[in-house]
Amino acid sequence: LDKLLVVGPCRGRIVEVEAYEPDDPASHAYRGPSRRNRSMFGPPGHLYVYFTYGMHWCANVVCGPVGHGSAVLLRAVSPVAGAQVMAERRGHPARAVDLTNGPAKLCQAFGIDGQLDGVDLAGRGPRAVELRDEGRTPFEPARRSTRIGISAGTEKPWRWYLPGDPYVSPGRPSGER
DNA sequence: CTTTGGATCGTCT
DNA sequence: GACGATCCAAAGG
Repeated sequence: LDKLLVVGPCRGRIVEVEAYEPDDPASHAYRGPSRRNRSMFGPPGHLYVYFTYGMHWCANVVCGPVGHGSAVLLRAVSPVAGAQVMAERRGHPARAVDLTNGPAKLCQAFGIDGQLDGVDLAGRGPRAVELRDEGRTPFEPARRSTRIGISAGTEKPWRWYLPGDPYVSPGRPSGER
């Protein structure tokens, strides 16, 4: 959270994330490794990109050691550079926030898809996806809540976000207003 | 602003 | 064969 995501010309500050653990019924890792989730069980600091609802890509940062299967879903980003490219890819939405205020939206805006599944976040080159620490201190401390869009593990308060940021996704966890 | 239903297909059962 | 770690447009208030 609050790190800079860099993919080609696109840069954005991560303003909302969710954690997923291997013993967590909401996690893709819950039933062990499979073809789809294999990069979740790979080395930390790499990307786990998955396809869902027949049309959307979502991106995670793998966090645990090899074989562990934990990751952090990137749910929203606040654009810092490359908004023009993002708008192009997103079909020029009426409101600026719709560029990147959701896990599938930010992937589309940043051009993240299955080709980037498993890439090293410390890597360089044309296929590089970078996570940078700007050494920034948030204006307000992060807040947490339950997670969005899941049907199991709904009680776990594993969603973190920067309160007040306009790019935090519109989906609402149960129990929060 | 909120609610509702459709889109669309890979994955695992 | 059922179901998504989602998004969008349309309709109603």
